[in-house]
Amino acid sequence: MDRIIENRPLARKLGTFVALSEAELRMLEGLHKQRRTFVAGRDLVHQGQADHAAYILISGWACSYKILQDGERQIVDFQIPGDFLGLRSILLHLSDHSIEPVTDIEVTEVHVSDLLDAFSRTPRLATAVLWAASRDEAMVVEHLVGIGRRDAAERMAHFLLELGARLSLIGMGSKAGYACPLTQYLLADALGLSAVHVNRVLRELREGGMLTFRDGFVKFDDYDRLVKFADFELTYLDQVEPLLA
Amino acid sequence: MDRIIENRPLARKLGTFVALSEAELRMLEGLHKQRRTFVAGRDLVHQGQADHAAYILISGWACSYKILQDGERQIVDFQIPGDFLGLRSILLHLSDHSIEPVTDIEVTEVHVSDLLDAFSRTPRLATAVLWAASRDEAMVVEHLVGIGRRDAAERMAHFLLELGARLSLIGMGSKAGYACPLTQYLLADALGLSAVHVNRVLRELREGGMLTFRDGFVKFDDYDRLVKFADFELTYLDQVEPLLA
DNA sequence: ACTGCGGGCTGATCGACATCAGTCCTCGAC
DNA sequence: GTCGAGGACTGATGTCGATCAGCCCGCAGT
Repeated sequence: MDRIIENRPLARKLGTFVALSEAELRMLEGLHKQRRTFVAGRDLVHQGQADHAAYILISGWACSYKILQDGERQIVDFQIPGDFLGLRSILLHLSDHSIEPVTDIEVTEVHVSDLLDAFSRTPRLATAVLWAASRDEAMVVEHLVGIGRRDAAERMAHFLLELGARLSLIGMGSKAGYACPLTQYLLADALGLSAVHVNRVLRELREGGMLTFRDGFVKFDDYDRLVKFADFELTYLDQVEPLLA
Repeated sequence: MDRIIENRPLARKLGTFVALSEAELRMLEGLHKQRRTFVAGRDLVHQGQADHAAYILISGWACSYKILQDGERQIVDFQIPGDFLGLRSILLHLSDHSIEPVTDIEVTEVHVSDLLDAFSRTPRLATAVLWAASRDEAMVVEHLVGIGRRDAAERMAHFLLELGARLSLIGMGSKAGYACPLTQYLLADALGLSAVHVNRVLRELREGGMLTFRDGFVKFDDYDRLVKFADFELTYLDQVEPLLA
């Protein structure tokens, strides 16, 4: 069972917040059906696509985004191992956004029927999954607030801190930093900035001695100052001990 | 039963998308516990508050928002009759946002336990509620995209169109227009603009012959042109006939 | 009847960020 | 070794929208 937790970022993530029994872990494992891989840059799901599948991301990074008719793109969120892809839109029967792998990725397919079945049989698992969905939504809300009311530097700092916190949960990051495959163009599309301005802001943060993003690696040079600068609240990510222990 | 649908904006909204049986409607009715009223401007739920209740809005308008430490406010969404208040944050046990009535409002309290109980007993009701939650999240995402990548006028047009579509679902609006109690200050906080600029943008739209917002009433002067101008897609609000009929 | 206040409205000014137009560097293809 | 592509990076210029300052109107309170 420890093996499962170690190999399954999703189990690890959920386990941080809801203590799951062996039976529940097995049920979770049962959701992982067919394993598939996708190459970077080729969409898994297109905006407007009907009745697509949902996935659990095993390895690699992806992003969900929307395109406007003038060609502008807004990235809504990035997904890292352990995150669901397209969970929300399966109930809407029509995806309102696209999902693109940022790197080559590995996923497992999840059938809606299996998920609902698992929910009715193990309510605690349902709670755990709904908790994860709530957390995802809270992150989107925080992202919205950032774009609406924070300036470019605060936005960048907050975003990279949040990403770090999420990666820490699955053992891929720490307060020191983390490996990050995002280009400045991707950051721009996520933060509502131009790539040029992303570059300037990263320089400011670097020269301010708070954070260095270089060669695919984010290094927190002064974590505490950065947290204060970005007004980073991790209430929704932080949980001292599992609920429903 | 028709009476229930007519008096319950929530039943009316859900009924548009999932055909509910009499038993399901009764179950939905059973969720409405204690009825309460709140006056405009006094928060129902505070950012950081633990284990607060969830509510269904019966009459009046509310908004959910976050405050940053510099005092800036970002309104995430407005709630109209039939919407849930604080549904997402009950699973997080700590509200990450505040909720304030825009007008005097009437609500009924919903107990989490009752909701989960209803879910296990009537799966279709669960689907309907999850669908509603997904739709709410889709609106937040659309809002995020608007703030990130649309200019002020498009943002305003899109926002007022979406509000109109939502109000139409509960019989409080049409393609002609709707009564709207929002001040320009509230619009500013929602759209990430200043009140001054909101005023200018409203004037532009009025002079462009697309939309008139005056004396608490939004009038669509040229609905089709406005839809085109705002790139308004209603895929996530639109549903030709109920799913799960 | 005066006063204060909240909301709508407007002009002038300023700053943050986009856009345009590049350079430099690395890496893989041929 | 050259070519081309993609990503990081920079300076000059322009614009969108914020901020400041102030006016007008309708309304509630004394």
